[in-house]
This record gives sequence, C-alpha cells and structure tokens, in this order.
Amino acid sequence: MDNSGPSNFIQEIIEQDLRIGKHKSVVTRFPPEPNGYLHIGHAKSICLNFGLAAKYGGRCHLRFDDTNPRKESPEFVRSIMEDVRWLGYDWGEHLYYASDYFPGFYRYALQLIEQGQAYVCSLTPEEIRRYRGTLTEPGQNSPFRERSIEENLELFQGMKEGRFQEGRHVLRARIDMSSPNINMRDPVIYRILKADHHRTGDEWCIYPTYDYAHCLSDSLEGITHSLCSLEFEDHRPLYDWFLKQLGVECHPQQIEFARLNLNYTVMSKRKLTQLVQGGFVRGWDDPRMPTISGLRRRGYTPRSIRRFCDLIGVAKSDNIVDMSLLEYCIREDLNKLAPRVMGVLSPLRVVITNYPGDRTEELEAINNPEDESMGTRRLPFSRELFIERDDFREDPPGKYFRLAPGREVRLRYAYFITCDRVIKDQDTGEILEVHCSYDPQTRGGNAPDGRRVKGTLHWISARHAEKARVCIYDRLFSRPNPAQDEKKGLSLQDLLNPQSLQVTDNCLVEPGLSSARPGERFQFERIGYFCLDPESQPDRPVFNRTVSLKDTWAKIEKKMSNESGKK
RNA sequence: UGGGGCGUAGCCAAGCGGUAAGGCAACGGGUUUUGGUCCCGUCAUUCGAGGGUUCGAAUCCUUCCGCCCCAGCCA
Repeated sequence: MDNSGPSNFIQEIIEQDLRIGKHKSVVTRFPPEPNGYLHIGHAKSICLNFGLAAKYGGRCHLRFDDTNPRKESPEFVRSIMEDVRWLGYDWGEHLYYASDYFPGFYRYALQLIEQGQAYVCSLTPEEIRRYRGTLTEPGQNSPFRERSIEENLELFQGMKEGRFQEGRHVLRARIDMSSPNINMRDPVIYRILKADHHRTGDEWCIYPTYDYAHCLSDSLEGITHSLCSLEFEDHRPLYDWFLKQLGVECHPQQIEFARLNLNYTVMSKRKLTQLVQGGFVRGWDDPRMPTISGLRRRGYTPRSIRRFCDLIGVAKSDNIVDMSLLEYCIREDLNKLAPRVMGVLSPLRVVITNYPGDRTEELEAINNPEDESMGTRRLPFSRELFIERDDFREDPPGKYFRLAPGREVRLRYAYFITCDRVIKDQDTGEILEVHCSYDPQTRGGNAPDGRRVKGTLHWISARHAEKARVCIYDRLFSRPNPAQDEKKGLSLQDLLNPQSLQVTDNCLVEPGLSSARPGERFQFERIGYFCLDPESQPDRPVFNRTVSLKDTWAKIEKKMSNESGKK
C-alpha cells in the first residue's frame, strides 16, 4: 500500500481513532473460510488489511474462519497460506483458526443461555423459515422461545454430546422476531453437524454460525478494525449485539467496503467452484481464472497485483473494474523486469538468397532496454530464418510498414532485408516462403548511408530455433458482467468465451529458451509477455501468454477495416 | 410495500461550504532498432433529477428517481 497516497474512508476512521486515543495501534485480520482458492477480490482485502497494519505500525492476523466442516479442507488452508505469502505478506506468529476457539464459543453460548438470551429451538428448518416472516412482515416467536434456562442448558448439552440428529435442534439468540432487520430475528448460532472437521475431527458435533463466531474471534484476538464486505452491513447490529451481551472487553469496530468485481470474469467462490468442478477450466490455477494461483501461473507478479489493489481504491459503491487496469499493472511491472527474447508464434520461412548457406554469425542483442544491467546476448543468424507470418503481406494495406514485395525492413539487431520473391503453393496459393536479399553494410541494424526503414521485425535462425507450445489466453467470459447475466437466468456455461484458450504448437523460440525455469517470465519482442508453464517438459516447453504488448497496429488495422466497411 | 447501502467521465476514484485531483481506457502529437517503453497534449461549465438554504453547494436541507444487499441450520 502506498504510504503517502490519498486516503480512503477506512484510513480516515483509523487515523481518527488513533488521534483521539481510542486505540494505540491497529490490529486487523484477513479471515478466509478454507472452502476454495483465493481470488483477486481476496487480494484486495489482503492488501487492505495487511497494508493498513503495516502503514499504522500494527499487525494483521491470518485467521481461518472454519466453522463449517462440510465445506472446508486442508488443501484450501494450504493454498490460502501459499497465496497470501506469495502476495508478499507475513502474518508472523499470528495464525489462527476459529476452530481453536470452539471451547470458548461454547462457554459464551452457555452464558447467553444463562442470561436468557439464547434458547434451543426445535422447529424444523422449514418451520424456522416460516416463523421468520418476510421482508415486509414481522416474524413470529418460536413456540420454544420460552423454554426455561435449565431446559435450554440440558438440551444444549445434549446437542453437544451428540444425542440428537442433525436438524433436530438449534441454538438461537433471543433477540427480536419483529425486527425490521431480518438478521435480528432470533438468528441460529449453533447447529448440529455430524461431520468431521479438518482440524478438530469428530470432537464436536455442534458448530457455531458465522455471525456468532466471527465477532467473538475478532474480540478474542484483540482486533481493532474488522473489515468486511458490504453485504455484512446488515449484520453489524448482530455483531455488536453479541459482544455487548457477552460483556467482552474487546469490541472491534466492523467496517464494510465494496468487494472487487472485474469485468469479463466472475468473482464468487461458488461460481469459480462451478467452473472447476464442471471441467470448464483445468483447475483452480488455470491461467484464465481470476484466482491468485491462476494469475501466478499466468505470469502475474505479486507486485503487479499489489499495485492494482492500490490503484482501484477502497470505497462503498458497487464497482466493476476494467480488466485493462489489471493488464496495465502487469505490463508496467514486466516492462522493467522481463528479459527480451525472440519468439515466433506463426513462423514464415525467409531465405536470404545472397547469404551463404554454410555461414552462421552471432549478433549482439540487448536483454532489456529498460535495464542496462541485464546485459546483452548473442543471437545466431544464418541464411534461412523464420519471421512472423503477420509481418509479411503480399498486398500491404496503407500504413502497413512491415515486409512486402520490394520493401526493405530491419531484422532486429541484424540486417536490413528486401523482399525479392514470394514462393506460393501452386494449388492453394498459400505463401510458403519469402526470398529476400540482405545488405551486408547494415549489420547490427543500421545503414551507414543513413537510410531508414519503417519496420523492424523479430526473427529466428531456422537452424537454431527451438520448438515451443504457446498458450494464448483471452477473457474467460464473452460478456462483461456474467454474474448479472446469470441472475437473469442465463447459465454461466453459456456465457463462457469459447476462444479463451488458444494453443499453438510449432512456435519457435530463440536458442536456450526451452530450458528456462518454470515460472520464468520473458517479453517476446513485439508480441507480449510470456511465462514458462510449470507443466513444461524439457523437450517441449509451454509458454503462457501473460498479456500482449499494446498493439497500435491492430488498432489502426481495425479502424481501417471499420472505415472501409462503412463505405 | 420492511430494513440496510450506494449514485462524481466509458471504468475506478479524490472531494468533507470557497468554485470538479489522480489513474485506466480513448483520442491527437513527439522520441524510438519492439507499431513496446517514455514524453507532451485533449478528454465533467458540472457531480442521478427537481426544489430549498447560502454571497457562494458535488458538499447542508428536502422531495423524487435509479442500482445493490438481506427472508441458509453458508460465509
């Protein structure tokens, strides 16, 4: 988080609290439920919570909100810790699990019962729903609401000891069935769940609900500011009610902010789980997923994600951030970091007819023009090369300044070449190869006579090229707001972008690249940023395209075709 | 028709009674051996709408409109 930048409303609250002495330091927490992988929306929360703690010299806890054993697993715990760490945050000693507090929660429940503020309700789930009333009608008191404290204690004890089946009883807070806030209509705080918990095993068969457990976890840990998303705003009165009735010493302040949405993707664990389980993506870490692990595999850096979270700000209005901002952030980072290499995605053979067939020479190339300390490397050059198919046009449109018959261009760090002849398949008309001649005077890419060329192309010596597979990713969904479309009745599946993954074999990369380390990032000059996939084999490297370079030519071309379409 | 929120540019977002920051996107131009980067410039006479208070309103009051969330023994 930027230490000097403009503040958001949460920082204002914190600074005020510090100023008036309400708190001496700041304690926040990131409280995921281990029921799925983290996504970039969580990153916003992580950056906020850890960032605030760092900025104000406090601390931030990592706490697993594991109160529902049916949905949680150690795999998710593992992945969450990995992702938070990868993002660059450290919770130090402060790793907690709500499940560690189960005994305490239980004692607090006893206290509520003794205070006459909780009761065992034996209505069925359907009955509870009916008694709850509706948005416009008040609820009705449960017939079990007036059970004696002794009976409640006895029944609750029985629940804990497993004497009842699931659904037979619940423990409810005794608040107000006619509250206009439905959350206050005697919410369930304990339910019977005969499920193995990932940490407590079969020790418990009653589990606390979120509203009850969360505020107490916060309180027990001495949290000062408990940040959560907007949909919990309605729950704040409940949060405060429990802490007040229980008379705890620490009463954190819950503050709500708007969760992150990104266009052309979805950001709910339910939907992401659906994509994974339905096999629509290859897993939680599929590079098309907005998960932290997906972004990592795609080639995003932790810093670019932190920067993104900084740029989007924190406020209370619903938002859908444009994907282009995320792309801006990764380009910004990779431009400084990524070594430049040559890679040809769709190779077209070029024969330099006046270059001897038995000759090879090495030309010096700069590894990163943004960072001189990254040095240079030598690239082999020979009579037969490959260039990008897109970089040649037999019949070039206006403003196209790449290779075309009779035209001279520069091969980056090599020579000027001129196209003399196009060899085509007699039957199909497909361009098979292009014959060019080079100017030996232009070695390195400059003409001694000062003549200029408009185009500079990337290339690879045919003899020295290494094969690679390249995965090009596009937006996962074809619609900007799939979540809303789904609400209107469309199925997520139908909203997927069928072109979101395009695998191309037979790509060629410069020598040595196929032995890059998994996760290593490069800029393929003039194309984009790529990252070696962890599933690469030594003999068959797989590169994931993280993001393309900005493509002004594509824009011009599109504009030209639009204009000609109008005519 | 209950309760809770939110409306500032295509997308985020500052603004806190003194005359609309910033970023992304878009669009122009310059530099360039990446049509990349970088640099320069353009982009809200108006803040959801109307009324009111005030010398002065995006900021205060008021009415209206729109959008989001809540009726799990999920979180």
